[in-house]
Amino acid sequence: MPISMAHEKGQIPTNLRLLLLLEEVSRAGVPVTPADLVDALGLPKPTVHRLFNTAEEAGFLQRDIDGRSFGPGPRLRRLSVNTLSSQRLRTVRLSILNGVVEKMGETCNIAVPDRDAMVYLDRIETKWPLRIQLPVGTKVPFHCTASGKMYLSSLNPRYLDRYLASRTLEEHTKKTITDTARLKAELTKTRKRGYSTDDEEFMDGMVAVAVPIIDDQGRLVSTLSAHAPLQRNDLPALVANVETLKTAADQLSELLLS
Amino acid sequence: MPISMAHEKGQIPTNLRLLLLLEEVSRAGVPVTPADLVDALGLPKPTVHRLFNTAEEAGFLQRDIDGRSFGPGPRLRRLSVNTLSSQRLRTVRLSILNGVVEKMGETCNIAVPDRDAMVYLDRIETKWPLRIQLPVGTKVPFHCTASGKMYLSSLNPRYLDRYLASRTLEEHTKKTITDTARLKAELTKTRKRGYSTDDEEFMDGMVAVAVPIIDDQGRLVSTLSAHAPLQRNDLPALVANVETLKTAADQLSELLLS
DNA sequence: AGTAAATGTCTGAATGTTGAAACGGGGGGA
DNA sequence: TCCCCCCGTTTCAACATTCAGACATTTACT
Repeated sequence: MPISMAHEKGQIPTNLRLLLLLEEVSRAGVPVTPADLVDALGLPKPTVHRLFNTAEEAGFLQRDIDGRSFGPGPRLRRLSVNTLSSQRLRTVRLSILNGVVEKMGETCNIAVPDRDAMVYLDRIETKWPLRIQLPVGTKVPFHCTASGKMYLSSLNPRYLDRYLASRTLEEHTKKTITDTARLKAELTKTRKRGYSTDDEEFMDGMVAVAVPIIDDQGRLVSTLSAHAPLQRNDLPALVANVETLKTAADQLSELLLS
Repeated sequence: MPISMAHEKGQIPTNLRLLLLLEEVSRAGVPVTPADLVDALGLPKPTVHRLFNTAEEAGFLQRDIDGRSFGPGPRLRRLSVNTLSSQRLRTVRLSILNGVVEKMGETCNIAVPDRDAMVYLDRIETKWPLRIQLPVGTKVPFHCTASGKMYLSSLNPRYLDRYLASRTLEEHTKKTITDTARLKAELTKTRKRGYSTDDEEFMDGMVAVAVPIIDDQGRLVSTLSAHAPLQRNDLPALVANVETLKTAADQLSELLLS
């Protein structure tokens, strides 16, 4: 599966429903009644009522003075405070990313390998109006992205062969490498020079470079990459900034130790 | 059943599980792995893994750069901010702010750290015609504002060093502190005396003081600050009101739990 | 290097949740 | 006063989630 498109329109997973309900309640800002949310959530009446009751019993919602509507309860407020208090770890990571973006003027991402795709963890966009829209949390394939190829190049050859054997390389653009042998050659080159590139292999008109973020044992845990639309920068221009990326990647690696 | 004797040993309702998981994650304060929570939640391994995946796909959790652990995601942060901005709390908060504004005669704000900047949550303007225009929702940098410096001073020294090392301190006015060592000294002073100042470091002709709003575990959640144009008040005049601000901040802290 | 412990993954019978439809009931308008 | 409309509640077949046990993988230790 290329880019993870969750649940089209079919169904909202049972597990998520209470959470979506709380999300709506807090977004409303004022106490709401179950009936108010029936449309907003697109769920049947009885379901919504049950969810409200569950949330109230558990203390995540509390009944308003009018007895009919609900607002955030003590437990939800507690959760919110804790969430906002635990934000500080990301401050450092983001400021490193920010530094890179300022120097390069292009969008930067941190991505980690997850089973069968790379997941974007963090991103800082350029201030330029022309941007590539790939929100945090989206997944992109290994074989046709800079970060994915960086990851593949770090694999033990045995695992790499197994991966390549088990999968057909889907064509995303005309430049996507769909031939196993060619991809392997590309990965060897990547391993040697220490950075990977994406020359319009994932999206027409988009190029990218990526460098590895490694842990204290030298293993790749995630990647740092920069994207650019061809209208603004070409691949050589991005590659010229590889040292900037590597410096930042080293700083990010250090973060792993603490 | 009188008062919900929830899970003894029986069962946690399916609908609540994801929520309890997020509760634990945010309570931990640092990124956690699925295995960490297996005991804490008392749920079987496969279940916990599935829940983590669901939460990540929906954007409520976000993977850390080590690729294995998870912390709050964008959607959970948004939910948290919205919850704390809900009407009931907001009304009380604004009335506390109002009291401060009446005593001090200057604009007051509540701000929370969000990613890489402070964002204004609430504000009450003075009635004086001469005001500083910074609407709710705007973001201001950490290093050159009273609230931002208050936040930085609450960081663990190790993270603070990382943050400062990875970022150039942008000059907003001639008085902006752009030297890392000087900023660190300033933050140490701030931590000791319990309030921070902004002496025209962000905007010419504007001064400010800020005090922390802390949760019951002593962590900074947000800040309370007051701004003044130099034409009306100077920095010593604002500092003279620090006790007023601190009293209000204590009341605001209590509001978080209640 | 080798091995033990821990972490993550898979399966399917058992269990909990869902929602269409139909019902009771309360408030506002004529 | 009556009637209508909308809110909240009930039922039970259909459906999604669960989790024991076993397997696969990674990590930690000798």
